[in-house]
Amino acid sequence: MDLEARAHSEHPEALRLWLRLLTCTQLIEKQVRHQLRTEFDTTLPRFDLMAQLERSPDGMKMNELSRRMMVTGGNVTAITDQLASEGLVERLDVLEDRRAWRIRLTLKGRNTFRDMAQQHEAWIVSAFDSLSEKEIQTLYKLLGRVKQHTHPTPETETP
Amino acid sequence: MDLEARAHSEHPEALRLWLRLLTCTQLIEKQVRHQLRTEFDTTLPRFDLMAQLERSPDGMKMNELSRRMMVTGGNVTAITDQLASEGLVERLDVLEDRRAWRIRLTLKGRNTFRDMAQQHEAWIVSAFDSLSEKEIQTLYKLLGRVKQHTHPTPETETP
DNA sequence: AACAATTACTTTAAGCCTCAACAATTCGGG
DNA sequence: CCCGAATTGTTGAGGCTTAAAGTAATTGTT
Repeated sequence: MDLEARAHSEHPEALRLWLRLLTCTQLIEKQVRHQLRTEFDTTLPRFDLMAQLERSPDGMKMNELSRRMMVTGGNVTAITDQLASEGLVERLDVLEDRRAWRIRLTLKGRNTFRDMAQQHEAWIVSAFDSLSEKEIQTLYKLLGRVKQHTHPTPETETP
Repeated sequence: MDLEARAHSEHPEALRLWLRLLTCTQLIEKQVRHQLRTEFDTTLPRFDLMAQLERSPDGMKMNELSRRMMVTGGNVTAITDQLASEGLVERLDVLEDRRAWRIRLTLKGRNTFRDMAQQHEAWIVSAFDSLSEKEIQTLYKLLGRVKQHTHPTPETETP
């Protein structure tokens, strides 16, 4: 298992870092996807969408969901359709803009999400429990610099 | 843009780190995919497969490609089919095992890859140029611990 | 008021990815 | 040798994703 093979040049530090970053993310992500599927019969994108909504009790426009989840609008449409058909989220009219929807978790959605989120947190904590608290902070700060540099448009931040 | 919304609990450090890790990876990955598409009319999985092959002049079994790329076998079959139909890779018989293939870059494939790899490296270096060399080392080491802990089966390492 | 530009969302086509089921081959214990 | 088990690769169904094109509504300019 060796994604890090992509490095091959005479300026290797950044490349090796990138490939390791990618490997770590994929390892953890695959594990989370697998657990969501086997334990809750759901997927990461569905979980993500619900997680965004959980912080907005009054709902969120699809627009904003798309931006926050970093996926295209068509994607949000499809996932919202699914979740709505299962009664986990609801589409509400936006009075002042008839093009838009306000998407909100239903009661069923909130309960379902809380169960999943609790497990999810445990998976993540365990993924990083080889690091001390200080090391987690260091990693967080350094990645913050990368994020800031790569994406200098912090419209809605969660620092 | 705020994937980091998924954090919501009373043990937030690990969760926030995970979401930031995910955000960074996705930002860089989206950029790389976009450039590969617009500048070379190809995709990241295709680039990845060729990158693996580039280090194995004698070719690699699909089996091993699958393991190294961390994707399923069916996936490797499909991507190999594409690349082979474009003359970038070739399937060679494995004498001692008639189930298996040895996949190898063609001359055209090697040349094509070298052009892409040069650009790719520049994109990655620039993604991390807000970090000092020492910080890159630190990040690399800490992520190494995460990788090791998450995946304790280092069959083919590239340290 | 009219009309162009923008914005919010939907739809479609194509590619990637997984899982699960499958065929062919090889391996290993009797 | 023989047969069950494991391995290698392929196929198909289904979900996610994007880009691009389309519809409907809003905004801004004249």
